[in-house]
Amino acid sequence: MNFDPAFLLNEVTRISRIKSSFMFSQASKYAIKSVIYVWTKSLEDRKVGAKEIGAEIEAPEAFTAKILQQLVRAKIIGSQKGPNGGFYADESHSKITLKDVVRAIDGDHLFSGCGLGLPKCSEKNPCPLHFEIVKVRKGIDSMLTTKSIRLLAVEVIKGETQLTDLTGSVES
Amino acid sequence: MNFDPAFLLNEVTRISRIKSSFMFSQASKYAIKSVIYVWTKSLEDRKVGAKEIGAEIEAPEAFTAKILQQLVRAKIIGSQKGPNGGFYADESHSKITLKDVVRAIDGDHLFSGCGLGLPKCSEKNPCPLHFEIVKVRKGIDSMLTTKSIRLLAVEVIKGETQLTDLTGSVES
DNA sequence: TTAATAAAAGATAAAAAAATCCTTTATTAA
DNA sequence: TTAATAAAGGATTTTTTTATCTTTTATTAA
Repeated sequence: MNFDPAFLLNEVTRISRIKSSFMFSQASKYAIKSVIYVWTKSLEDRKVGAKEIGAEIEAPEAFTAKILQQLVRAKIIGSQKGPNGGFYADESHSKITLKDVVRAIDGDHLFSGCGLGLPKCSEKNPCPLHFEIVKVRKGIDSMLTTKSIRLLAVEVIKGETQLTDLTGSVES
Repeated sequence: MNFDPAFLLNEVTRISRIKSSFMFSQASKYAIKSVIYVWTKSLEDRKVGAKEIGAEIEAPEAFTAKILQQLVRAKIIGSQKGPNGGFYADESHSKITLKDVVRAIDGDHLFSGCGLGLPKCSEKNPCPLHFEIVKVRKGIDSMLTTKSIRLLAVEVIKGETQLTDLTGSVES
């Protein structure tokens, strides 16, 4: 084992990013943060590049770019090539929720199917957690559908919530 | 950030043990099913082998055996080597909940830490999903702690719930 | 029309999770 | 005491997820 502090600090950062996931894959966490960040910029009529997005949400740029591609294909955000291009969201995206984002990246594993993996789990033939999972899923659904992404972006702009850990510091 | 090598080394080790997943990793799903199955057999005073467990819960036997090892190390079930040996649960395990099982296999990322991966997310500096995630976690916690594993096993024995998809067929 | 820009796409690499295989150790019943 | 049994442990392989790098395509401003 390498005891060099610089190396270890880097390891902590790296491993912290890769692991410790709640119920979203790393990719869908980046997607959620990206899409909210894009909205914050679109609300000030600015398109943003993949590079800026990756830097702002503290995610690997190239990986973020791939995720942004998926989001564009799923029509969750828009994109424009060339100078002054970038990613954006507009009125045509205002109905989209975080649930759509998670489904576009992770599929609907989080919203349907047996929580223990039984192919035929149902009300009639439930797994031991079936009815409890139904309840938990209601909560997850409401978490990801009650506020529009635009509103979440407004809350970030107001400083009520954050996408990074700058804890109040003012950006240049 | 703490730059002390001893601290960082410990962090690397600790965080490295955490595994990521959606709600449950494949491993913890097998663990949940295994531990309930072991209880159903222990309630009829039968020890069960890894081979039988794997077959019954429809999981790879060798992988299941590895998971069972972890569960034994975490004192979630007991084991005995040799002829007539196998895995079992007894009174000493009756206080253990599925939450303990999930924590033993997946770590506690499901129960703590920022859902979007921000290192300093808190009530004071919340991520956009912070308060909603707190609510969802309450539901997950209750799902995994209200019924004892023994009771879940009783429900399986009664045929109220199932660990496989045999949908009512009688085992030989 | 062209040079610069930025997304899209493709290919590859690295890391982690899932799964398998083989050897060792403990136990017990004959 | 020994042969059979079953868990424990170690090493390796496969698959999936995460991450990176390079090339191509579209756009636009000069």
